Order: sequence, then C-alpha cells, then structure tokens
Amino acid sequence: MDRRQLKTRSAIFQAFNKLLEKKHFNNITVQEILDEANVGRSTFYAHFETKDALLRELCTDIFDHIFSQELHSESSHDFSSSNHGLKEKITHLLYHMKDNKGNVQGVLSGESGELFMRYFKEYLMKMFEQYPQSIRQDIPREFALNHLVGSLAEAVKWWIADRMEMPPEELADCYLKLIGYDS
Amino acid sequence: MDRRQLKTRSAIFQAFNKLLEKKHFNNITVQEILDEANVGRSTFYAHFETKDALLRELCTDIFDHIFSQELHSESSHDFSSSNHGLKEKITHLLYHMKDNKGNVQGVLSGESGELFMRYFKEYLMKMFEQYPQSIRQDIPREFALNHLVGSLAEAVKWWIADRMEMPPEELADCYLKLIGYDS
DNA sequence: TTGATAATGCACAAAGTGTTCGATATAATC
DNA sequence: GATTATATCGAACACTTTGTGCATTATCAA
Repeated sequence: MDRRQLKTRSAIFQAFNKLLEKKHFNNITVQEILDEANVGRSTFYAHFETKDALLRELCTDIFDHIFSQELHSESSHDFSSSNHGLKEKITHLLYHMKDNKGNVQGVLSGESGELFMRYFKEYLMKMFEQYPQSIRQDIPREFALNHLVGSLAEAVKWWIADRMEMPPEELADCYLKLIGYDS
Repeated sequence: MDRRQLKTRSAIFQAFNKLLEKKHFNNITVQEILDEANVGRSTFYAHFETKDALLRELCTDIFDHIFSQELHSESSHDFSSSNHGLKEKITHLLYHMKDNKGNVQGVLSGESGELFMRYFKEYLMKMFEQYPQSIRQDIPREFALNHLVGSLAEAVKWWIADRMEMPPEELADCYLKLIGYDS
C-alpha cells in the first residue's frame, strides 16, 4: 500500500477517534473529520464510501489487532484449570485493550459506545464459541452464549468508562465469578 | 391535551415505529416520518425539537407505561422466596412487553436496538437498585449492579429478536439461574 | 528521471434541516 | 349554533451537509 494512502488513512482514523471522544457519531460531520485530519474532501471519499463504512473499518482494524492472539492461540485449551484457560484469554484481551487505549478510547467510551458494542460482541462471540457450555446444562446454549458475550461486553464497557482502573486480572476474576465459571 | 395534538402525536409515533422496523434510526429522515404519518412539516417541529427528541419521548412513553407497575408496586419485597420477588417482577415486565409488542417492536428489534438499550437500562437500573446485593459479596456493588442490568437487557433483547417465543416464566428462570440468584 | 497515482481545491447538484407565515380546519367554550 | 382559540397545513425560505467531477499539483515507485 502506498505511503500516501497509509498516511491519510491513519490521519482520518485518528481524527475520527478524537471526535468520537467528544461527541456522538450522529453529530459528527464529514467536514469536521476533514478539518481535523487535514484531508481533502475528495480524498476522504476515495477511501471510504460513507461515515458508516469508516466506523466499520475502524472497528475492524482495532479489533482484528486486539483479538489476533485470542482467536488464534492454541494455548486456550488448557484443561488444567476448570475454566479451560478462559481467564488467561480475558486477561490478555484486557491488557491488549489497555495497550491500545489511545486508539480505542474514542470508539469505546463516550456517547457512541453502543455502536462499538455491535462489533465488539461479534468478536467476543467468535472467542466464546470455542468454549464448552458453562456449568448450567439446563439452559439453552444459544441463550447462555448470548449471556456470556453480552455480560463481558458490558463489563468491559464499564471498565473503560471507569478509566480502566481495575486491574485486568481482577476484572476477569469478578466476571468469571458472576457468570459462575470459576468453581 | 387537545384531541388534535394527541392524534398527530400518536400518528408520528406510529409512523416512526414502523420505519424503525425497516431501517436504522440514522437513515430515517424527518420527511419520511412526515409522509408516513401524513403530517405537515411545521406540525412535526411544533411537537418535537429534533429526531433525537422524538426517540427520547417515544422511549419515555413506552417504558413509563411498561415499568409503571414494576417500579411502584409494594409487593416486590416478598421475602418468602430467596429472590425477594424478583422473579415475579421480571415475569410481569416480560408480559407487559408482550402485551405492547406492537408498540415496542420497532424500537427494540431491528437495526436500532442499541439506541433502545440506553433507555431500557436506565429503567432496569431503577428497578434493581431496590434489591440487595446478589449472593457474591466479594464483588464491587457497582460492578455487580452493572452486570445484572446489562445481562437482563441483553437477555430481553435476545428474547425479542427471537420473536418472544420463550415463555416469560422460563426466561426469568434462565436469567436468574445465570446470575446465580435462584438458590 | 519518468510514468503512475494519490491528494488537493474548487465547483456543483441534490437532499435534508429547521423556521416563518398566512390560510384553513377543528376543537373547546359560551 | 356562534364564537373564540389554536392546531394543522402548505409553501417558501435560508442554511447545512452530502457525494461527485475535474483540472492541477505533489508524491511515490521503478
């Protein structure tokens, strides 16, 4: 990929992210992104079809990076502990998010959090699908899976809104306790 | 309130709801609402400041109605069962949602589900704040509360997307089991 | 250096927004 | 039923935003 393209692309992402920290996605205009990124109008549309496409690509970029290890590491199926390595995976995930705090803060926190959740849960779903059902066998798997994913997404959102003050290990512990996966 | 006002107000709500079933909030124009509701442009702006205000008022209308009993009934503090009447409250809530299926479907299901969640969770939070901490005392109350509210909201959203096929009692049971509130 | 291509800036049509105002229709009151 | 109040209509308006087109300039890869 051309250096010029990479440069503008990252400038747009950065500007967009910065704006997302301050205001809601709906109230951000393309013009504002252009001004913030110092990029021409036609250049923007050469890269992204719409504002929605921009959000989609930003989320894909971020989550592909953050989840890369979690989704492909084989160390996940460690049956020595009862949670099958799930705690380790979640902890890693949280550390990666903390490392990429600058890149994710705008998307995750702020008024547009709901938009990010849609994408975030897609990735979490992929992660959880590898795991066996939790302790409760008397509940439809589809329902339980939805619960696990939704709860973790909510927990992470809460954690970020709280400025990531709780240590990742502690958050993972709390979460696993609440979903009954820790015994 | 003037009959004419009630008429247009409900016409706008109905039209908006219908549109929300098909497309995302962001992509719905005021003009479309006007056409669908058969209402003049100036009339719309006499009722609602913006499209966001319309959404807010619609959610307030719906949830005020659905939660009215849950939030004010004194029967909630029945300590005969371990869950302190929580199951009954949730069951009632789900029945009310089912009764108002026509009014809520557009807002709840479809592409704009995230928008509804924000308001829904506000009401759920009020409902849960009356209740004591769950079994786990080793978790920050703020975190646990967020978990309870978030999980229920996700469960209900899943239930609606699944066309409310699971009986309310069963959903309440599953949920209470998953959050460890049933023992 | 040279050919390719990305970015720029400007102009443009099209769509959407929110407001104004006189005319009309409909409700509430006597 | 006549009167008064007011909600709605509809058309016009200025304004913002959007997405596209195109000639010009700058930058990259070889």
